Amino acid sequence: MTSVDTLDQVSEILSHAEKKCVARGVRLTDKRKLVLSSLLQMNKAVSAYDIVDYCKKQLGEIVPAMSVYRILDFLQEQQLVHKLNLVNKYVACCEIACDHSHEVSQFLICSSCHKVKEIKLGKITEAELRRDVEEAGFKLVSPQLEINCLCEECVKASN
Amino acid sequence: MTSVDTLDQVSEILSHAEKKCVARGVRLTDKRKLVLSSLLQMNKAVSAYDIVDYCKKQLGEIVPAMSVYRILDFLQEQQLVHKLNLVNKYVACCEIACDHSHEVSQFLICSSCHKVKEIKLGKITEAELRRDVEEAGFKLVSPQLEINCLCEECVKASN
DNA sequence: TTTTCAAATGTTATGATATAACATAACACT
DNA sequence: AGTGTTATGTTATATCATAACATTTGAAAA
Repeated sequence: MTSVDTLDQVSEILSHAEKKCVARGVRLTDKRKLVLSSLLQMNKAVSAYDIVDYCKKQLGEIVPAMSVYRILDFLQEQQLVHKLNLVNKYVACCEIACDHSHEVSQFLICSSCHKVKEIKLGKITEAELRRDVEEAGFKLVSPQLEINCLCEECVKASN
Repeated sequence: MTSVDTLDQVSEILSHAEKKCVARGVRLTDKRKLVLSSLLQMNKAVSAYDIVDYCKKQLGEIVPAMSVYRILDFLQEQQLVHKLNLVNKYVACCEIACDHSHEVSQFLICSSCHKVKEIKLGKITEAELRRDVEEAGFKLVSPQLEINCLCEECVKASN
């Protein structure tokens, strides 16, 4: 994948995101686009401060960390971004460009490079999960699962 | 469950933990016992600084935060304590008193009060999880799952 | 059009979690 | 007692996150 392809994809996804925001009556401002665009370009789980650095060094834009946190909150509300609590990092949703409504996701997080893959577990698995949780007397709040993994490249690199 | 019962259980578990450490040729020092004992008495997921406070206020012992972190690392290596990355808190392993070797755990974490229940998922669920992860081209590092839930009391309290 | 209100962003301070680096103390083995 | 290793103490700092208040921007009413 070339750099141009990537940038094309980014602006494609950004315009989808903007449509979704318009449809919901909220504004995807320039700063918000900047943050989302950074997340898309970095293409892995990053911290709020990583975004600040990326904006400054790669895009020549100064964004206060406080603003990044607020914008990340907004983007999460709009289901454009997920927070990965396992590693205290943020990642763009893989389904921004889809029209169907958003399902709950499971995240495979590479412990080594923080690359993230968002997958759907099989139906049986989620049903069983819910059953096991309720048997234990708890109520499932969010079936979002965050799973410590290694991606293929990092597995190879460690050999 | 009365307070005395609880304290009896704590010292019972501590002596199991000590046996395990002796068997492995490592030392469960007084400070380490203090930290493990605090975790057992608090009986929920707590931060390192919560442990510092508990030691000071409830047990009259001053333990520097730095020491608590080191001791938590040690206790994790000995599989006496788990770190819950989802909430950046620590909890005593529920199986310290068991003799059989330790399996991988799933944690139900109450988002409201941080009570934690450690459960085993059904075999099919774990096998499916592993299959789904590997189909996605990742390698499962730790099938430890941390799941956002509400415990019964907090569900009731929110009604 | 300008006034006005709400939303967005900026600014500063601080809290919460965690680790690095080096010093000292305790223990265990000669 | 001497020596090396392990454990703990101490200080500083990195990293992640929010609170509180000021300013700016944008959109809609007057």
